[in-house]
This record gives sequence, C-alpha cells and structure tokens, in this order.
Amino acid sequence: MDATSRVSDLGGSVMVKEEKKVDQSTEDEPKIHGNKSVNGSKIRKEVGSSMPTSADLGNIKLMQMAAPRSISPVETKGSSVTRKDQEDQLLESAKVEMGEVREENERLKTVLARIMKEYQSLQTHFFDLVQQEQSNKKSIDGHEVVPPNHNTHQESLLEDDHQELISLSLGRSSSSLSGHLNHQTKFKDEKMINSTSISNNNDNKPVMEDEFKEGLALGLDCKVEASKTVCTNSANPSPENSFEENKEEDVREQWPPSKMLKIMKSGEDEVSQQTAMKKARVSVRARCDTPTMNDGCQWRKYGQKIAKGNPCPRAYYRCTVAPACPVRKQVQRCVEDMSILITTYEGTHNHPLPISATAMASTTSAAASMLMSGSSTSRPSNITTSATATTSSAQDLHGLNFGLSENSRPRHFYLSHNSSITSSATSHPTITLDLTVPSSSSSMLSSASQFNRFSSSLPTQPCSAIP
DNA sequence: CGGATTTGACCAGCGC
DNA sequence: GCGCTGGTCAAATCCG
Repeated sequence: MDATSRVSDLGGSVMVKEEKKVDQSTEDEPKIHGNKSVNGSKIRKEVGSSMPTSADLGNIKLMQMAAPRSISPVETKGSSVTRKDQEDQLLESAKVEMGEVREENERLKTVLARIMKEYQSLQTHFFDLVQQEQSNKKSIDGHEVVPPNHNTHQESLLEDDHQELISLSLGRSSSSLSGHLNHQTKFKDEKMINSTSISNNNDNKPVMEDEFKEGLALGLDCKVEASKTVCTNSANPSPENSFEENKEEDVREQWPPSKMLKIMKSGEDEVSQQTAMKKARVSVRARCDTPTMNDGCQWRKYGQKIAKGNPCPRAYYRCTVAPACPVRKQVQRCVEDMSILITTYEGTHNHPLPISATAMASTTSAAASMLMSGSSTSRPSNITTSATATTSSAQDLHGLNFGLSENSRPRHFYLSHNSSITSSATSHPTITLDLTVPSSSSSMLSSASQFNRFSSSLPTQPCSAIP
C-alpha cells in the first residue's frame, strides 16, 4: 500500500479501472485465485513479514536478553588481557542492553497499568449500566423506554461511557478489551466461575497481562479473545461472541458452513456447534458511487445473486489477503436509495490486516462485540432491536442472556434512526452501522460515532472502489 | 497466459 | 415432501 493508493483511498470516488491499475502496479499484496492452485506459502510469508506486531518486537527483545553472549573460539585464542577487555566490552554492552530493555519494560508496564485502569473503570461503568437497565426493566416491565428519572446528565454520562468503552477497542486490537467485556458480562450473567481466562480474584492481573500481550500480538487482527475461552468453559459451548470470533486452528471454524455442518453432524454437541455457525454480521450503510466500498482489504468476488425484494444484485466477496481467511462480505445497493451501498461483513480475519483495513475491521469488531456481548441492555433508548429475524439460534448465541435475549429474538441493532436492513431470511444476528446519517446526530450510539471516526479516516466521500 | 469475474448449477435451511 | 430463497461452487469467460 503506497502513497498513490492511499491517495485513492482518501480521495473518494476514483474510477474503478484507474484504481485497479494503481493496485496492480504498486501493491505487492498477494491475490488468490478461486479454482486454481494457490501459492499459499508465499502469501503467508509475505503477510507474516509485513506487519511485525508489538509482541513480536517484544519477543525479539526478550530473546536478545535471554541469549547468552558466547565468546567465539577466535576470541579465546587471544591473550588474557585482550580477552578480558573483550569480556568487559561485552559486559558493558550487555549492561547497556539491559538498561534499554528495562526502560522498555517500564514503559510497557506503564501502558499496561493505564489500560488496566481504564478497563476496570469501564467494567465498573458497565456493571452499573447493566444494573440500571435491569432495574429499569423491572419498573417498566420490559418496555424500551427511557425512564422518566433518566436525567440528561445521566444520559450524557451513559453516552460518554459508551464512547469510551468502544473507542478503547479501536486503537488496537479489540481482543483484549472487548474480549474482557464479553467475559465479564457473560461471567456476571451466567455466574460462570470456572472461567480460566478471567477471574474475579487477585489473579486478574496475570490474566489481563496475558490477554493484553495477546492483543498486541494479534495486532490489528481484531480478534475477540473471549469467545475462545467461553467456548471451552461453558457447559453449553457458545458460539462466537462477536463477528470477530475466534479462529481456531480447527478447520471447522472455516467456511463454508454447509461443509462444516456435514462434518459436525457426527459430533455430540451438534446443535450447539450449528449455532456457532450463526455468525454475527456487521452491516455498513454508506453512500457510495462505486461498486464496493474500499475498506482496505482485498476481496475476490465469488458469486452474485438477485435477492428477493431488491432488483440490485447482491455480490459475494471473500477476503484474499490470506489463503484461508474465512471472512466474507456481501455488497448490495439499497433498494430505497441506490446511492447507498450496504456492505455486510461476516467472519474473522485470520491474518494481519493492511493498515488501511484496520479502521473498518476495528469498527466492525467493536460493533459486533457490542452486539454479541449483549450490551444492548445498556444502549440508549433510541437504539432499537429488530424482531424481523426470528430464530432460535439467536437465543442460543453464546448464552449471553442479557435483557433482550430473553425474548428469544435475534439481536439486530440499528445504530441510527435511518438504519434499516433486515436479515429475516438469515438467522445471523446483525448490527447495522449507518454512515448515511450525519455524524452530528446527537443520539447516535457511541459505536456509530466511533464509526464516523472511521468514516472520516477512510474514503468517505464516502468511499472509493475496490479493484 | 495468468488472474479475476461471471453465471448457471447445486445445496441447505426454512416455511407451508 | 415441496417449493422458495440465500449462499456457494466451479467451469466458462473476460481482461490486462
């Protein structure tokens, strides 16, 4: 991704053909070709080497520390004085190195402490909100109306909380924080004491450190770590907690679902695993003149279909940044307004993302995390859930039996007034981010405002084409 | 010629 | 069981 293509990213509407040329001539990113053999190893290597993570760097440091400095045989042949000098030199350099590492360590500690502090405050806020919501529900008997005693100050606080909560997962991988949130909320709701990756005792710190490290290690891959541990710990294995669900090495986690289902049918917990296939989706509405939004990833079109109720064909894309990346996206024009492009993302990238793709990935991750974590219970009143998609799987979804899930309805959130996309034919919980609404909309949920931040960092007028 | 896209066929899930 | 629909596959085709 070079300057030229970045310009095209930011420049808004760019001719498709032109961008294609730019991409081909300037980008070395590998492409995968549907039915033909793929040089997977090469791709993996390129992808892997392109984005060293912080953890990688840290590991290098650690390795440097750990590796004993040996004296070469040549050195040992010198006189004792020379050898002593060399040893002293080595000692000195080692000391200097140690000092550097120590500094780095201190810096990382500071960062970690800050993150933990933020997380704990967020957690506190979140619990408060959940409790508040529950008490509201009791008093209103399930109606989604803001209680009269909900003063504006509280509302602003809520919004601030949300904003803080979501945006924290933006800057880096959402895995740590949103994962923790998922964990905690689930933990609280289901009284899952046996969670190994999260606990409410004093062992919290190491766990958080680990996850923090992992978050760094994952870089911008935007995984939500929670689901992994949830799955392993829950008696009723729950599906992904978000659209950025865990990617096990297990091939069953890969697409296509139909084939996976065949494999899984022999399993004991067939039902629960089938529900795991009901991945959360993040739908993005944006005004776009070009065929697809440029979200920074590379996609290959593998199908097109005319969906019922919309004369515009729906295009199916899969991510080609990595050979086995399970991420799919669907692109379709809005039937009401042809200038609006509806892009629906599903799945998790199992590879480092290009920088230009991280904004979208982080945002969708955050949105999906919110969706799957059941944070709807603490959403502002203008956020409504949809009853259009009826499915039993939604209730099964990860056992996050917050508020709405009691109704055995799928969680389908609309993050703005104008958002309207239904998944009635699918049983995927879907969250819709509407970029067609001005960001100044005061009532938008934090994640939507966060998304507006994303939209301002991406081609947003509102988008440019993908080759 | 290699890679990307198109498009008809096929399959699974769901409702009746 | 049947038909409808969404989603995927893969051969054919297009394109640079």
